[in-house]
Amino acid sequence: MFSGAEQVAGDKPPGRRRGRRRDPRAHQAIIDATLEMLAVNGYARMTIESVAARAGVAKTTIYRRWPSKGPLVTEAISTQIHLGGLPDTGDTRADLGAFVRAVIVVLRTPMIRHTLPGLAVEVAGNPDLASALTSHLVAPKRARVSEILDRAVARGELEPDLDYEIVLDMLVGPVMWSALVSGTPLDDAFADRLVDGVVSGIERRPGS
Amino acid sequence: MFSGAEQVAGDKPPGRRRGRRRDPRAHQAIIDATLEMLAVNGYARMTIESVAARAGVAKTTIYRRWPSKGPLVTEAISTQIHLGGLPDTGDTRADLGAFVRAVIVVLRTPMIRHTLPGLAVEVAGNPDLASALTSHLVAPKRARVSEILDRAVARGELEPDLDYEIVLDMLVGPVMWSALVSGTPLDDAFADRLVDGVVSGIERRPGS
Amino acid sequence: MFSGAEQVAGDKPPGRRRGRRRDPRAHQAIIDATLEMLAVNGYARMTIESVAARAGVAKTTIYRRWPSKGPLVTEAISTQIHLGGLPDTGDTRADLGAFVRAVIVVLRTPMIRHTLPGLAVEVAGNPDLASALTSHLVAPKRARVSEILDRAVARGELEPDLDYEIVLDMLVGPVMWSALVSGTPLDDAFADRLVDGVVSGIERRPGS
Amino acid sequence: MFSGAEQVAGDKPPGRRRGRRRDPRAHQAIIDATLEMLAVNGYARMTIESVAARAGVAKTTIYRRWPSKGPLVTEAISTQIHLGGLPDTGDTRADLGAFVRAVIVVLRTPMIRHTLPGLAVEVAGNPDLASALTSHLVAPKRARVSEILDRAVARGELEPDLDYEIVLDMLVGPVMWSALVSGTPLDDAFADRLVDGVVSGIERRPGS
DNA sequence: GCTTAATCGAGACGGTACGTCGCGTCTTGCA
DNA sequence: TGCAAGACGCGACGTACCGTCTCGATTAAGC
Repeated sequence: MFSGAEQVAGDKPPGRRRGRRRDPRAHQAIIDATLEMLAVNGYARMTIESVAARAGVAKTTIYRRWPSKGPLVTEAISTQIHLGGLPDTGDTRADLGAFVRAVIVVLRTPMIRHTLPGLAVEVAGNPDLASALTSHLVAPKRARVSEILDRAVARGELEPDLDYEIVLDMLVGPVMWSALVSGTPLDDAFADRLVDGVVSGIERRPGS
Repeated sequence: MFSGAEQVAGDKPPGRRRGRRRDPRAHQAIIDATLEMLAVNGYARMTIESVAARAGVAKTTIYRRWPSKGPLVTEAISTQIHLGGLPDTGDTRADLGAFVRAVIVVLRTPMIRHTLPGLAVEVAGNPDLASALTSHLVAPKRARVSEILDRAVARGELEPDLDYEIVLDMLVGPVMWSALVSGTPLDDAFADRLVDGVVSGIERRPGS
Repeated sequence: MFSGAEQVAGDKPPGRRRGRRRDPRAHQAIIDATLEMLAVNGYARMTIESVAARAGVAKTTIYRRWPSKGPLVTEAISTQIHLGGLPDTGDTRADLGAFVRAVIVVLRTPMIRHTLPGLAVEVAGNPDLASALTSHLVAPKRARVSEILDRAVARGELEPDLDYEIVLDMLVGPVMWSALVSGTPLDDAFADRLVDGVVSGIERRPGS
Repeated sequence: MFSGAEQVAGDKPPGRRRGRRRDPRAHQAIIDATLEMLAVNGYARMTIESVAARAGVAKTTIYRRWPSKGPLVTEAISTQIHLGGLPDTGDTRADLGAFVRAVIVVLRTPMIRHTLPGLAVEVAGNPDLASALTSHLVAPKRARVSEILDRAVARGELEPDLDYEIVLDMLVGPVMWSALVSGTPLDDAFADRLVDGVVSGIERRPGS
């Protein structure tokens, strides 16, 4: 469904390469410095200039690899987001709960919290960045949820024609919204109530 | 529950006012110019300088009222967001659907779409702005949903101890998420599926 | 020779006056504050705004009396410059020496030293101010020197057709120049050498 | 006695220079533009902004080289002041007269007249600038006068222990004073009377 | 006493220029 | 070629003062 093959950043096009090769230590130093500056200042106040200084690298060395702030940050934070292995418990609620909790853990990282909305700004006016971000950050989550839902469908707990997209939106959207705007505390109770709502609905059941 | 009385910007404390009063026409011209520049350039590329020029006002006149871009934009867009009157159809799904559609209409405005993520950046590092934004933009929505849920509880369709907060998060979060990041098309079908999911859950029902 | 009747500042034209009279305490407070700010910051960094604040007075109250910084400062420092009574010793060198020393005393006041060149800037582009400054600061000195020279002529020590103007320039110019630019120390030795040079010339005399 | 080697501005310390070198054309364009703006507006109304615009250069390029207006102007006008070769006539009065007339020519240049008092303001509060100004503008004059006096001493016309400093002050001070404040016309007659006064004194001579 | 006019403090207003920051591009000399 | 260094043109920042203009509150003088 999603190729996962997009470039986030600065690999040279395939043509023959001559002359001095790019220093991989510079690359890593830049990524590290980017993460540091993001954690300290947040997205809006992070500057290429400060990243270069922190990394002990010339500005040109950064611009040679990434065209602008957005892709650099995307690559930097994509190195930090691993949902980790999610268990197959055989219980849909438990599986989805584990997923939501994993997302919450990521969003509670100060660096991530400082950074994501800034990325969203860029995304709003930059389709290339949008697809890069999507493929690196959203697609993997989508895959996780798809697996969980596939298993639930196989167990007969969910309708086979369920719209997976909207389920993902219903699980991730509220978490993001709470993290960024509404301020609802992001804890295990939140995760449970959310999963419960998504699975069972809020409607009163005759037999409950 | 929510007073709604916070100041977004530049009202002087009520104490004795002496000297020339602030010109309300300047105030309005600034708000109008801000909205124009937001629509044209989006949040990140909107500059105070251009707003001042467009409004025919000195930069200092803007800084005298708002300390920075964030609060100015908050006030400007808060003048533009009216969910309008929501009908009482007697049907919970229909009422919530009308609410979600109203939110979608707002988020599809180009100006709003250009602006909200930028605001989110500021919010991430500025608690004052966060509470201002919450009280002006989020609280009114919360009130609308509360009314709908109150009526549904009264009809016996929902449990009386339902957590309203999370319902709001579940309705608004996915819409914001889709608008900003995931790119799921925001149309009536989306609204219907979302409301359906929230009300009934995704779980397969014995009798369905 | 010089009337001394020029206006330095803001007396109203003679016409009938009704309404509230100008507060002389405000006038004095402004002059005092001006002198303070001059002493602290020098001419260039003195601002009308700071003078108003220091004097506890509105800016308009200053502008009502003085059209700009130059005349205000002129009036302020002209209250500070009194050469004092110069003695008639019967000895031309002693008399002129006393005059030069008095000028030196004035120019060594920090406030004066900070202020005079700034005034010169204004003077360079403002003939009205130039004549005000001349009449308040230069004319009195001229008068003093004229008296001394008159007495010397009467004693037969100087030629009757001596050009008084250039003598004044030769006495005051070097002192100003040393104070502002060349940095030659302004002490009694300087005064003595200067007077000696002016009176006797630098030329070697046969009989000396 | 005076090295003449002080820096007026913006030369980097001698250490290893890496990176792009400063563009000498920009340097020259800035100096030229500065002189133009000085001639038109005088010191006080000359702005860095207008100089940058006139020179076709970014403001930062100016600030990179000169910390402020004072040193910039000092360097600019120091390129304009050449007393020219002074003749050795064998006659002390003629030599000094030529020197004074050369100074007068410089001070009658509109740009110089507009500029010098402004510089004096800066000098009054900035010792670094003072020494720069001294070494570039005053020291060369001092050298000229020294040569003239040396020759006169060699001819036996002046005492060998004459204080050269005060002679310089006595020649330059009155000219500056007349130019800036007293308003005595600066013409050849002034030069003659001044030199005569300095050489012979104002005192009546028995045999004259 | 009432009117009228000027002054007072405070402070908003349209401006101009400031000096700084960061951008993304462009040399320069070494590796 | 890559790289560190750093100058460059540029755009915007947020601030400081400028000199002018309301305001409401005093404070006389003339009616």
